[in-house]
Amino acid sequence: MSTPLNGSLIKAFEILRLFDEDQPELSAVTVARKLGLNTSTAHRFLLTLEHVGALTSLRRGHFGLGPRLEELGRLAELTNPLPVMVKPVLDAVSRELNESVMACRLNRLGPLCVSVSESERPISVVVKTGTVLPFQHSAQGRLWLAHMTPETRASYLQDGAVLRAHSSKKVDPESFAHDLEIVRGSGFALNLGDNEPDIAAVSVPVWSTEGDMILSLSVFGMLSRFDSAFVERAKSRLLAASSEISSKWK
Amino acid sequence: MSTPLNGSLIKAFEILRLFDEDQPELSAVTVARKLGLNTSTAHRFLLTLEHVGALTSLRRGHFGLGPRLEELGRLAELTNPLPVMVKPVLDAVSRELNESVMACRLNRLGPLCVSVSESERPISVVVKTGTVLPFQHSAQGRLWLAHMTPETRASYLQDGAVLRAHSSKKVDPESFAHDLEIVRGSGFALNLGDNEPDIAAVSVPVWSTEGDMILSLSVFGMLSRFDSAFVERAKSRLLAASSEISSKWK
DNA sequence: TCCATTATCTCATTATATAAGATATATATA
DNA sequence: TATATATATCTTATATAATGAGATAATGGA
Repeated sequence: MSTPLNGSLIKAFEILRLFDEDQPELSAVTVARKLGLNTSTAHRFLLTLEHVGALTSLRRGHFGLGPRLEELGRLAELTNPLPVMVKPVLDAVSRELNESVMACRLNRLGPLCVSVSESERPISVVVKTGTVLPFQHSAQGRLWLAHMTPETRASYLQDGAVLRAHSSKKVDPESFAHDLEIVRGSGFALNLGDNEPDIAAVSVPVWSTEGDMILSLSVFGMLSRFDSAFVERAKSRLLAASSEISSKWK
Repeated sequence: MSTPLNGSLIKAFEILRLFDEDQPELSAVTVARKLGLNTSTAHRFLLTLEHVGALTSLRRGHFGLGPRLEELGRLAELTNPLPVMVKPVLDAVSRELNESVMACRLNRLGPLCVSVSESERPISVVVKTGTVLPFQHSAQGRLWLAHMTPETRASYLQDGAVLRAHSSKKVDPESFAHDLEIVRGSGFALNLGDNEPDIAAVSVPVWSTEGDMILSLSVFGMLSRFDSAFVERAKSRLLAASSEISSKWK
């Protein structure tokens, strides 16, 4: 197996995940119950998180998210402000098409979701920020690959092998290269159940003024909804969104 | 000794602290060198931080701040949006008075700095966000105490005992209570070298429309600059800032 | 006031993080 | 292009540091 990860750290971020708008403060017992930890352990983690500033205690034993997280969040946005700027654009597309929309940046292992706008439909595909998509079996993955030099592509595909291994699908190298040609030529990528059955996606790139691909956008949802008319509509709406983002991005 | 904190977590946040605008991505060796860690350890931490979404790797072995931090930061701001709103107000005061300015919320152990605006002076007192001030020997601490019920005050002073212990200064309970009366009556607090020698501060409260004290503001700097004329000027400028914040805060 | 609940602390046990070293990969230099 | 050097990644025995049972203190109702 690969190097084991640090369990304490993972636990800590599981604790942080427990916080939300409805639960802005937590105590040791609550955390222990929700995560099945020993009370002592939960308590120690809360104290440590407070020590580093990720949490802050107001009442005795009750902790809320702390100033360090605000700082780190601001810095994260500063070093990569795209997602923040992009969100309202995605919201508009999502409202208009009544399907979920997301934006991905390029991660070593595949497109990394940095912003999502979920549709209001009762049944919808849930994708969380931070999700990494496979390179070969997703519209956005192929889109990124299509716009790389062959060398870069080979390197990313090698790194992405871990994810690729999860899929049982085999890919014929030659026809795959041909597919990428078409994606590059047409300026958009389509996925009709390649990654997950019954899930489809239409994806377009976002270009910087320097001509680099800085983001990919996609509309995704139940395969049954993606007839050719809808695909066409989604594609042109996404392209509009893409230009909007490009123009805002100086 | 008190319960030991979780060292892994502390290390992880030390790693996160290494990131800034000038160093938006780091590798294992860099981290190892800067923190004196073993390369393997640094590497494992980076991988784990990536696993939880706090970091994201673009190039092989190079990590930048990740989307999870943006999310947590947004949530932290959502559960406590004051600091974000307050910053520009502090900046204005700081520019005008040419001294550093900060805002604190109430933490169990003392006023907790949530926002700072540092003066441009070559020599200035540095206070970082997340710093906890002592209750008894700081202007803001006394200000918070002054506006509590005696019961609440006793409870906070007990919890803050750890910090208090750091100071060698002894406080006469009776005259201290009298001081607080004056602070409450006059609507501001003054510190002329009580906490650290040569460091002075003027502090005023910020009130919510419901009449609760939600924040304390203070101008602080080298004692020598804090003559009575300056104190008066700082006080009235801070009061104006306080009303501004109150009015924006619905 | 007492009682139940929760927060905090202590410490022996052992699971888990650690770091030396091996290997793979990238980058620099000739 | 080949070789060298630096860096990233993996493996694994060992020691350290996290763990959780249990004791104690503090809290907040009845």
